[in-house]
Amino acid sequence: MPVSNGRPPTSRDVARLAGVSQSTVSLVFRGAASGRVGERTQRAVRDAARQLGFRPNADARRLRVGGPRMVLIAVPDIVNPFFARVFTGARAAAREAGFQVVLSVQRDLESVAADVAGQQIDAVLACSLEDGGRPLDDAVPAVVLDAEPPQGQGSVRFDIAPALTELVEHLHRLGHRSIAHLRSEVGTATFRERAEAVDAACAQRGMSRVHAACALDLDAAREAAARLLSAQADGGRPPFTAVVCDDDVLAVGVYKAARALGLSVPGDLSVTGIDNVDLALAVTPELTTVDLPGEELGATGMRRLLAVLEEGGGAPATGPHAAGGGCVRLPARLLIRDSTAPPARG
Amino acid sequence: MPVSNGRPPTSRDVARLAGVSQSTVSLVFRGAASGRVGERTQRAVRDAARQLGFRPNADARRLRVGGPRMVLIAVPDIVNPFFARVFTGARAAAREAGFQVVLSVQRDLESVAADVAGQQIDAVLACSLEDGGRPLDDAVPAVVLDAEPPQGQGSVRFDIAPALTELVEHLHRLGHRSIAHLRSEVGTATFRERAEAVDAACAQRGMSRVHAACALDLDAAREAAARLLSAQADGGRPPFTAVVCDDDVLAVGVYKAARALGLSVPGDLSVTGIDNVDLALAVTPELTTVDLPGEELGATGMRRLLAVLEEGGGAPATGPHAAGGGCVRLPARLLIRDSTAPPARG
DNA sequence: GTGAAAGCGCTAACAA
DNA sequence: TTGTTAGCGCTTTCAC
Repeated sequence: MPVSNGRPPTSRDVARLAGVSQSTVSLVFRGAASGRVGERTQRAVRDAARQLGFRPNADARRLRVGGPRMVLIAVPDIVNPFFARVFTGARAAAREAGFQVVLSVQRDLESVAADVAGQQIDAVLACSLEDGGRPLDDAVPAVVLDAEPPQGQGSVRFDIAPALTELVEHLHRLGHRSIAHLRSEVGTATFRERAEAVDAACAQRGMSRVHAACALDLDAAREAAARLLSAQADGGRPPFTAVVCDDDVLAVGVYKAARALGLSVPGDLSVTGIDNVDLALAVTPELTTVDLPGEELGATGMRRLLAVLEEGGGAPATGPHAAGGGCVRLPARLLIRDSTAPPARG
Repeated sequence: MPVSNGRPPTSRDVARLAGVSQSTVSLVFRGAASGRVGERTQRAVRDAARQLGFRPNADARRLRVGGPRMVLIAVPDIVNPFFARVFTGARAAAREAGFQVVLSVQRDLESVAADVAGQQIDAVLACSLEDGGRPLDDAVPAVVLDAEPPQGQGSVRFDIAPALTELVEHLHRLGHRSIAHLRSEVGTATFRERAEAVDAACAQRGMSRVHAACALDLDAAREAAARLLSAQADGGRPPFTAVVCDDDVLAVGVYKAARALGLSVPGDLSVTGIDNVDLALAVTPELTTVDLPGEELGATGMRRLLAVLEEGGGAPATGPHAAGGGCVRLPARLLIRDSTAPPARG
């Protein structure tokens, strides 16, 4: 029966019980005891420790020897497979460089800052935060992903406009002249960019367009799509022949709404997504979409962050011309599959 | 230009530069300075800190005041939406109880143990670890999810057999007498249990069955399903009328293989999954599946773990009759949707 | 082979 | 309002 004193037992308690000195306990628990501490003594120490339920205090240990460096990765939602991929890529890059990773699932800056404060964090990689200002108090280097680079700090994002332009061009070439754009309600930089890119590409080709916005889930998308599709023009058909969606999930919502109205994809309606998650290949027909390599985004961002960290040395990273300012863009690739086809002849 | 001495600056360095005492610096950085430290002094301290790139050492702080308690959650793969949900549920429960959570994405025990060692972890919740023995060295309370309870420690898992029995019964009632079971290759407890449950339920009703196993991804499933479906019996039809799958992803693979062979679901072939992830509702027809509420699994497991932690007090949790031994089972619910129908008349 | 002693950087009394 | 001091639990020389 262990002593149930107030606080957890320390190595000193163990030493006392085992009848040895505290430093011997330390030796044993660091594994540095081989050939320096006798068999008998070691056993005695371990027994005493077990009896007391002793566990070495990691904080004290780290204060002394300095633990591995840590970087915090913040994402708004880990269930979303896109963010999960970003995290995975970033984590791999960090570990490869010998950094420990701590995950922070938070939508707003304040909460991320709180997570940073409690732990010995050396750098922060923040993905898709809601717009607005610099990421953290200061002094801790940060890189943001998929967002505007806040003053003087690095950012990595997708170069999505060219892919969307290509997508619109693809539709145009198939013969579409009028499209709908189903947008996400989420107010992050990337979605604004998507809206602008689609608009610009359509305008340039003289294609007419309508749009709607909804939350990033299947039901919301289905409803929004149903409303959009019910706005019939001539011939009982909707006033557009293709729906461009901000996200694969939205596209699946369109599939379901279309099916419910007896419209076939792509026969009556072409549909496209963005992301290229599992869903895109699971549905029938397979979805034409824009591939956003999340792991690569995470890994690239992490590498930039670590580069800043190395270079920064002891200096704070928030100087006027801090290294790592500016924005790297990763290519997004259009994947043409079976959900796009020439429009039905009216 | 900050001094780039060897090691990071300490509060003492800041104090020296600002011409104040070290404890004043401490006061300022703890936010306890209001009304105790003069305006001027505070500004001086902050300036000096910025100049040096000073950040308070979290390890030292925690050694003194004791940080929040931490629990580690281990999952084999955070991109898998099921595990992401488990993590989310467990994390919510932990935070509600005032615990910090750290995520460990590891498949094997050793790596989890390493993650535990480095940090001040008070308890461990491990999900779906490969079979084999006790979870950790000792002394750290642990609960496992979706796995055999290792000696004397708690576990929470789904009570999946009744749902599978019900599923087989449902197929039987529809008229199916011969099924295929597409299994996962993954060797965790839950999959063994699924195999046994399906076998037993079929045997009891005199239904014949075949099975195959493959990795948990779409392509592997499609190939395995294609092989299964090509083993034609009489009439050019496969020797079964329904495929029960260990997982929704596998079921989608079956959809695609069936479609490629010109078989319709559920007209020619009924298909079922397990999990109820997004995919299940995205495909057409919507998939009959067994709902496995991952968040609830995570939350329940975490609550058990925290209960053990409270009760355990200062004592080690690995006693002979440690609290929390035994296995809680959560219900799994059969969701009948459109992918199951009476078999075509031969 | 084992013990004594000096800190790691910070906080929290208490003194001035 | 500010400075002094005594540790938090551990690691790590250096004596014995």
